Amino acid sequence: MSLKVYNSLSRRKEEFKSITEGHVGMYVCGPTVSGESHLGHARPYVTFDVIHRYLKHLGYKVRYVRNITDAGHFEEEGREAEDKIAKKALLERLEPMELVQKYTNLFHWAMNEFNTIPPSIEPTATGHIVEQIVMIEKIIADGYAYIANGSVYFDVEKYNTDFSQIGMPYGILSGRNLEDQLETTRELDNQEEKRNKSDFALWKNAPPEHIMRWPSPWGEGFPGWHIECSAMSNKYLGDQFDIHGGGMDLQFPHHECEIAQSAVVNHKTMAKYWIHNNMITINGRKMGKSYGNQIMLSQMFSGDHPLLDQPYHPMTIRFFILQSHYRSTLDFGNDALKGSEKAFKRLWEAYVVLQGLNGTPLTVNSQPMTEASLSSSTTVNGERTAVDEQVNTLLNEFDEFMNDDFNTAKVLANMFELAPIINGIKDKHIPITELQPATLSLLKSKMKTYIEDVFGLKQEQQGGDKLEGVLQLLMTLRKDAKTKKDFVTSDRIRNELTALGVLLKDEKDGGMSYSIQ
RNA sequence: GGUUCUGUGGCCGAGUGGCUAGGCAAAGCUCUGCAAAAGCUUCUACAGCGGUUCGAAUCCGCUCGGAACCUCCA
Repeated sequence: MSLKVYNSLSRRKEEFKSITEGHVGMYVCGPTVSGESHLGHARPYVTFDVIHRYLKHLGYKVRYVRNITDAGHFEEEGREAEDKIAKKALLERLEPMELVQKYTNLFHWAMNEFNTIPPSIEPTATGHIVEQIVMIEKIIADGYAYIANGSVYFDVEKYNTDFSQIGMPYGILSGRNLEDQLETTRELDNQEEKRNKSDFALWKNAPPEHIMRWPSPWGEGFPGWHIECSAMSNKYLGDQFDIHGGGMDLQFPHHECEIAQSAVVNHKTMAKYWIHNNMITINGRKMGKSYGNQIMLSQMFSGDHPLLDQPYHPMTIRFFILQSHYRSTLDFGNDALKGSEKAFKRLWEAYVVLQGLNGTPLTVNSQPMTEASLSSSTTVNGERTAVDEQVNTLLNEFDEFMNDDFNTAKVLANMFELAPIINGIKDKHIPITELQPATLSLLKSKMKTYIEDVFGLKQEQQGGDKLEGVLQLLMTLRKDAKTKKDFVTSDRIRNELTALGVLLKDEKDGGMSYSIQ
């Protein structure tokens, strides 16, 4: 059973084979830190976090590079070439780098809330100006870029002509062909500097008001948007690496231009597999700056936004994202989020119950259980029950589904089929003996691996030792009151805790448990 | 206009030829001092019209609707 990933480049699922055995190089386009991250940003970073985690789970050593775009782009190319970051900085009267730092910190905070594993390397565009200049010089030397008024442009037409012959036309990723694009040239284009409309900037001459600027062989300026990813991925992952990821909206022009730049320098497609996540939509429309329909992550967590009925915990959002496939759009809605909140809670509680289940003693042929026999699905204690069979099937499908282009939604569905079995055992509807010790053991280990290690889910709220102690005491008091049929006291304890957001639940056998809202 | 997608039950969403995911909501039942939780059960859909096929949500065609990209965007 091998991993298959959908490669945007070929538009089909392909068997994943890393370039260097046992190692994976993965580059994901990171955020532009000119503003706060919104809900839409959560999608790629959670998605690629799970991909990262799963690759590690499969035993790969992964170098995960995700950049921070802190150099700024054009507000509106062709008109006043203003730097986005510099513009905002003027408005807020901050140093550009102060602004960049602020939003970088906020981004890291949000990523931490989502329990994402930080990338192996997180290079910044401003920290790699030299590498970008060197790369641009190579492209010029090879004749695929030209200088105009202190700016440098990539000659798309020449590239397309030459590289089409080796099967790498411009548009290979997005399926566009250059002729079509030349025909759909827009009116407002008044950039005489460019030879062709489709040419893109590698280096931009900085107008006097532009704050962010660096010296270059072509005068003071700043790098074009696309070159940073080419330069940094090349530096840290080499001429060709395994996975390049990002949002679907980056396919064109960003990734297309990256491919072209890198191809000129290295004569090969930079990445073997291109993985693109789909968008989070709101009322069927992409959440994005241009639409003014974004909900910032801090607002999601606090509930402070007109569109939000309530705050949503980062784990609820993570779970929400995992419930759909990463290549489908995911529609935001309070009902959907609330559904995810409840669902995640139910799943987590079943998971906690599972950890407390103890099977029949592990005395198989009076031999100690080995790892191999624990994970084996062969019969150990005679006949296998239907439940045992079902649990094994559901568990084995975890890997199958993840190997099929990271289908987290199907894995979660299976977990929800396991939940009633787990709860049934707890409530004694299902005798624990229905499960073979090996099956129970596999159930515990696999659920742990997938929920915590691969999906990166964690408990929404930690009670802490002291709170735990207090609650245990209150539950003991309530049990005592119930035994004495002192329902006034027992109800008071329960009701007042409920008002504080702590739900007490009576168990079948007189036990009690709690959950914090 | 071009490129690429997409339309699944009250809501969110898996699913690419037969075995009719899953979650949330709703209803009933069981358990329970009551409640909650949990368990069981019910609600069973694939935009429309044709076609291919023994058989289609799944393939093909058309119609209608929606989206992303073509300008910064995860």
